[in-house]
Amino acid sequence: MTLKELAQKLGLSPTTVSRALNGYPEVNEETRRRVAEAARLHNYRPNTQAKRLATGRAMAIGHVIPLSTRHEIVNPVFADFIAGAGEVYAQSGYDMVLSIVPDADEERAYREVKSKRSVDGVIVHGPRRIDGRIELLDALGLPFVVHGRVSTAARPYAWVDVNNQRAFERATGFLLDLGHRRIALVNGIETMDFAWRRRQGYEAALAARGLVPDPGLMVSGEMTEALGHDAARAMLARPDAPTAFVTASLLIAMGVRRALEETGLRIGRDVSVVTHDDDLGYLQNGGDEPIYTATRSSVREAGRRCAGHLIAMIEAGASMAPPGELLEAALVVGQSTGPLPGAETAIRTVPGIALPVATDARGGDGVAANHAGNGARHDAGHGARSNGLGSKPPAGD
Amino acid sequence: MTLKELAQKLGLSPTTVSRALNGYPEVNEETRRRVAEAARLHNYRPNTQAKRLATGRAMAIGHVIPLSTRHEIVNPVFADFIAGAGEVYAQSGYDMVLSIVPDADEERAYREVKSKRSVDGVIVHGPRRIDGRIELLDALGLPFVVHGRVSTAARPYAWVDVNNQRAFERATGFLLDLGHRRIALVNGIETMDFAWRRRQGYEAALAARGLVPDPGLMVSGEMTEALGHDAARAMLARPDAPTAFVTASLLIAMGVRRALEETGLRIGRDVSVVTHDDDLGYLQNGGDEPIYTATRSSVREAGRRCAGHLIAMIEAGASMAPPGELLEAALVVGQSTGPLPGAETAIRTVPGIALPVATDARGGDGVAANHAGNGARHDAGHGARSNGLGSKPPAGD
DNA sequence: GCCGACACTCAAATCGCTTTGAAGCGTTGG
DNA sequence: CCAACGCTTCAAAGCGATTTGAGTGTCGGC
Repeated sequence: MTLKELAQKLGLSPTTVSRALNGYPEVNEETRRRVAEAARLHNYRPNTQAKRLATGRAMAIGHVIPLSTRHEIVNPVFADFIAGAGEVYAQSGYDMVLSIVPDADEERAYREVKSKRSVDGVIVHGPRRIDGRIELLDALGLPFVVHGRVSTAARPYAWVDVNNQRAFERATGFLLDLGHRRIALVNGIETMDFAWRRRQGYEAALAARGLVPDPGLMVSGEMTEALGHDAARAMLARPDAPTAFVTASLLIAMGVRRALEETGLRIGRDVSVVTHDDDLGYLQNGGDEPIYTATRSSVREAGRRCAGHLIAMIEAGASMAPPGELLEAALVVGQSTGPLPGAETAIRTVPGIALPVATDARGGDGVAANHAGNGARHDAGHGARSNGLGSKPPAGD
Repeated sequence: MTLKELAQKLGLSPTTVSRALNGYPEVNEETRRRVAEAARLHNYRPNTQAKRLATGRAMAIGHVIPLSTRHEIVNPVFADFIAGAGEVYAQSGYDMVLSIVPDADEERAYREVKSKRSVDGVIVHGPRRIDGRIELLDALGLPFVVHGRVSTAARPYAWVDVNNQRAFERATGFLLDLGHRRIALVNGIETMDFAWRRRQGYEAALAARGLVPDPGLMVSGEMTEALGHDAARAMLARPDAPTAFVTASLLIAMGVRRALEETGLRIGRDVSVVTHDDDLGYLQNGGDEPIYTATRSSVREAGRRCAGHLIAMIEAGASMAPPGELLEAALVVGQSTGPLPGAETAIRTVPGIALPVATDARGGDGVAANHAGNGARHDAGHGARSNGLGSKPPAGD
């Protein structure tokens, strides 16, 4: 059933039928009703391709997923992210088109998508600290939103990111408040922007207590269970083993747990673990009571936000300043953390309910209460700070 | 840069340019070279929409992802599956378009995709034992391949599936060979076809030893870490606690591990665990030596196979009989299994190397050696059986 | 010298929609 | 009575490719 056929059946011209269906004002209400009725009756749907050709809009958003040829890992947060984005696309009538490309071909993929005009904009996944894609897309004139940020970008661009620096600063601070001093970091690959920012946060928290990060306690790699396990095994074998871990993902934390188990240590009592939690649908951090103490921020929500911004940009045309949005992670207290064994503590941690108020082994520094206050389960939560300027965020973020 | 412009620059007609670029024979080789050169120089790419309209082919494959409104879980294997499918699409020049839809709207999504003509075919995800989608798509005349099967389907249809029944029969048999008799099953939701087949396999293995499945040892639910944990906790608290678990996913197995840990039991010694392993990129079952004994089958490979079959069907037109392909899972031996404590065993399991030869506590039944033989690490592996008939597979699968 | 075959190339139609510019028609106001 | 004006509707021209059917020029055979 084409527009022409439908028009014929109705004894109208294609023009009128088109206008009637697309809600143009210059068509008689009675006619519009008739047309709508007939369209429904004959199950008419405009041919997507024809519509796109005529309007010049693809009504589609591209996601170019780099598939590293070396480690071949599909980012596990990806499924949740596109679920969030997909919701928004569906509401706005956009299609989502995915290109899985070997990372060597990534640039070519963007160029192609542009010159083929098959999408109206793209989401950039997995930004690196130094990342040529921003410039490339700017040059191509293809609207885009970055999930994350590129610290080294020269010009404003649109992004949605979690405040990774602050999240890890708080996570580390939380452990420091509990008396821990030897705190390990098991991080993602630090050429990735988010991982680098997380390390900044970790180091900042240590620095605030006058502690120097020990390179032997910092590991970075592909964020797998195996990484957590192997890193923890190695570190726990040292004479000056860490008493706490900060990890970049739930999977890593699970690996650390396995290593602890093998070593005969009890998580939350002998050794504490704080992790970042992307709040993935299939990888929940417990139910009512979190298993791991974690900085939590929903990747799915990030997907929704990215999609929303991108569509706004596309529909506004070039006139719009690129939006930037920083999402705050909540710090939720679970069963994986406790005071440094042997240190005097005022109150024992009661997961998910009370707040740990640790007496710093070296005599408290006043930051404890502050951090504890922020550690409340129902935190400011996913509160977001948004700026319409798209300027590079202050260095501290 | 459009075809017309390019033709003008070359002093040729659009026809000739189009033919030259699309490899038609009736164009002078010299001319073809000139055209190709100019196209590359001006970075010409045919406008996707125009091409699609002209050819009537969308050059795109749809994936309709149902998003359950109740449990809101995005299938974790999904990312790997589309990575596999995406590779194949890229090679063949197809786009992948995803629709994330609340499962109530699923039927509408398929109808829409059909009448809008925005894809040439679809992949069906997460088939249920009773699933109306087969009939729907048949009726719509939209080519499709099912990832999995629908046991109750009346007519042939295209599918790619793992031999779930046999995999779980072998997994259970393996534990039986080790002397275990109280074996728990922590399964996916059994309205899903794959989960139901897995239970069939589990029960068949028990039945082969004259054992009756104990409903108290069978749990099914969303395949999360929490499910594994909670199920194991509950079962282990029983007076007649299981000595072994068969689980449907690595995440469930990790949950069981956590429960064992909490209960003070040692995995692989006190309690054995065999799991199914989808060989996901980000959730590897150890490196050289598997952590969990598992039936392993790559979801990514399944994605590739599905994509390949679908493209073949699309390009062959309606003339082709729907292909069906059954992939066999390998049984790899890891550190999570061992003989029933207290039973006499001939040889202790050496993970990944030797084969367990258990003396059945009740006096062996001859099946042990057989199963042990199949348990070899470098098994038949991903060997596949393919039939060009697309008939419903024999009931035993 | 004429004709058909062959090798190229092209003009124009087509795909199914949107959109521009204009026309039909009944009503008003000067 | 005629021009002007809304309100509707329409014919036709795009959008940018593919594809049909026709046209040109060259060559060999008779």
